[in-house]
Amino acid sequence: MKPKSASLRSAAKQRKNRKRNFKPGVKQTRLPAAERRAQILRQAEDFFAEYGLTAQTRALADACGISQRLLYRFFPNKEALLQEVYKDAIIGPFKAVWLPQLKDRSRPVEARLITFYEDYFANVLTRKWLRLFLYSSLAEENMAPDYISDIIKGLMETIVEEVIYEQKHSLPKDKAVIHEMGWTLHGNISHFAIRRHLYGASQTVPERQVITYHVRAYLAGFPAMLRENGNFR
Amino acid sequence: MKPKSASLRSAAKQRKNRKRNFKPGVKQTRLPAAERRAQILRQAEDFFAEYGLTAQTRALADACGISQRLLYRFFPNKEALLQEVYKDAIIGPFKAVWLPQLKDRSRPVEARLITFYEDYFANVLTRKWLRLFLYSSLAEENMAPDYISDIIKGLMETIVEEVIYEQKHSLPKDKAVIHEMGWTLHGNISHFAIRRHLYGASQTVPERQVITYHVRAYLAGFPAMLRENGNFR
DNA sequence: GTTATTTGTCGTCAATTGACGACTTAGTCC
DNA sequence: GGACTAAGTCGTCAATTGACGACAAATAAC
Repeated sequence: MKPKSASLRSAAKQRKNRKRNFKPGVKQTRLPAAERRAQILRQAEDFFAEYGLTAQTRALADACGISQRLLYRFFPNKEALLQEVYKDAIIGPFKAVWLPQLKDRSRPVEARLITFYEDYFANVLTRKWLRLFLYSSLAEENMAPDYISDIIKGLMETIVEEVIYEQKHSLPKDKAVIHEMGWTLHGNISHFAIRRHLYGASQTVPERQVITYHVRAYLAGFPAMLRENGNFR
Repeated sequence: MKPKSASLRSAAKQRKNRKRNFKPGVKQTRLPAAERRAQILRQAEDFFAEYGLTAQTRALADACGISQRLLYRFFPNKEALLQEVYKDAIIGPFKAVWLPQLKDRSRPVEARLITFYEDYFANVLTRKWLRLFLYSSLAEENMAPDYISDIIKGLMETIVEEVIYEQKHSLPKDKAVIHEMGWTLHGNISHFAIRRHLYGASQTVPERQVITYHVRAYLAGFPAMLRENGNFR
């Protein structure tokens, strides 16, 4: 199978025309190493997000408008390039500000959660991030397995703690249960992003409203999770 | 990059030893066309689910214990094989029984939803199904885009209608809103499956309980979705 | 048994693909 | 302006990969 072969081929053609269709005024200038490397990395992120981690270095070079050989001046091999992409595009978007903000008890939990998830949806759960994350999860080369997982666990714990504090419940002792309770909201919003960005779901309902709506349903449904069987025993 | 090259190579070695390590009593018999085709298809589903749609026909043949050439006796090319895999492994698991069962108002909605999602989780949201579905969604060869989407929409509408009937709310006019409301539960359980099967999340909390728990939180939180801003206007 | 048919493999071809040595060219320094 | 350095390309190699023609062997038909 040649997935997206059409698109890739068109990129190849573009490259052949590169010399011909450049702006006559704009000088085709060489770039200093650092800049070129950064440009390649940015392009690589978009490129592998779009075509998958098995897409070809030649097509990437075409997308960058450079020769394939030049890639190997900045990255020893494809694997190393993919690692960089992973670090920059997957881990990069995570921010340290989140936890303090979520713990700021001067605002109601609902407002804090809505603010947080609007930011998270806009800056992490982008098409690019999701595609790269899923591609590498599927390939499970385990590129950086624990780092993200740890961040998310911390997030889940904080969120559940804050909700439980405001709603005056008591915290389950089992961490796995706490994580699962957090995932009830987090997974829902993540899956919303997957629908939007991957399955091409209808966009008629504005994201801000969907987020609001998931947060509210979560908070209203939270006590039901603690009921009887609610703690999984 | 050579994803899983190690595994693939080991499969290749296995093939070379095939003649040597077969059970002496069991005759290595030829298969009639229909059976062989079915066997290949089954293997192909597991194989492509594991290694992605870009995995190689030679490795698949090895996994089947046959020569690569034989694949082409049953499938004109790789693309056609992938189409069959998609039809059989992705679309196949969907059942027509679901809607009538969900509409059976002699049982409470909570029980109906739990029954349904236990079945759905066990029979659709398997590791194999999820991986194949995600791989083809990412490749977006748009293998069979609308069929599944239509089934899910019908499911979402039924679920929301039943909940609204039991809780005595009134149905929103906008179908997109209804779908989004259904996805609040469906997406959550789908994402739970993704965590379990893809991200290798902790399995300490039993699925049955997590499902129960999502359904309860959903039902308890449902009225909050209809509140004020709840209908997205 | 002999023949015909079906099942299966061998070996190869052309295109692809990651990688890289050898070379060219643009910019810089004096 | 000549020489040096850094940026960039050409062309190629070996391995991979989808595809398939030609042939071998097992089973069925008679």
